Amino acid sequence: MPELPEVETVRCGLLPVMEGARILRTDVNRPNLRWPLPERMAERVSGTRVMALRRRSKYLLADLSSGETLLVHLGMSGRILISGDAPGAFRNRHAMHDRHDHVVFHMEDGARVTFNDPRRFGAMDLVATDAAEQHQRLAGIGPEPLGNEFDEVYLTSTLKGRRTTIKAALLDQRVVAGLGNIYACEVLHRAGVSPTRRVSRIAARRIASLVPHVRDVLSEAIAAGGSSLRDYRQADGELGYFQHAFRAYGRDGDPCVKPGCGGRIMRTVQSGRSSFHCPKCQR
DNA sequence: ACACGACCCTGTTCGC
DNA sequence: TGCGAACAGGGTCGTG
Repeated sequence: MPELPEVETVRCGLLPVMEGARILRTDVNRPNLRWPLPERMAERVSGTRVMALRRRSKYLLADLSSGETLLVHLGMSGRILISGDAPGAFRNRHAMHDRHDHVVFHMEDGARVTFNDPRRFGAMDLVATDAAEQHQRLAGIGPEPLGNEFDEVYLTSTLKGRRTTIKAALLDQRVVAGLGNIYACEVLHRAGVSPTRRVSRIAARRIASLVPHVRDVLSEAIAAGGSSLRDYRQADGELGYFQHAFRAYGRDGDPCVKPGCGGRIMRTVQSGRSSFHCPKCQR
């Protein structure tokens, strides 16, 4: 579900409720998500204060006053929702407890922060804050696409000599952090590059042209509160609305929106995942 | 090095 | 209406 813009939107929604606030109690309702939850997680987290709430790629990082950092990944269907007596609480949520509410943080001001994940592809871990960046799952991840390190020189040199398709390269988290299936499709449509094209057969100048499109698509999506297709919600329960701005993703059969193109978006499957592109203007 | 499929899960939608 | 298949925004692992 959540790619970088969705995770960033969730982070921003959680900031007013979590940053600087103490976690009074933590309910851990099952032993594992995708992997086992950290040992004695409830005890290690409860009583600490959230000093900062950061994001790296699709991970949320909560730096705790204990010197540990809580890593959270939302997987495909993960949500984090605020409820209880707090500004920004998700008031549409009538049910006290859903069977997929796996972890609940009770904050000192009465807010509840609930991690809900039906498919349980999500994950959490606790590590020393000093070593958070070196965590197994974070260590190999490429630069933040909205940061200075991700630029034309970086992307062209990193992709030089690769034999993969450009879609697979953009989804490869070692190349650039945070892109997923939706935004990779959108970037390639804007850039006019076919998702099936081999990286080695794209001129360096065209590879470089992807950089501003990556930045634009992600920034616009963040500004729109992410994309809500099925289960994604912002932390306050609101829907994101970038899905209305999709030009390729999920538009199978629709006319291409590029002025004067006249092509039709088609769906193909690349290594088990849907790609959407216009065969006329994406080459 | 890389491409691909299987796998991890549940829920929803689609075709017959 | 019912039922199975296909599909879904994530990533890892093993195989060829």
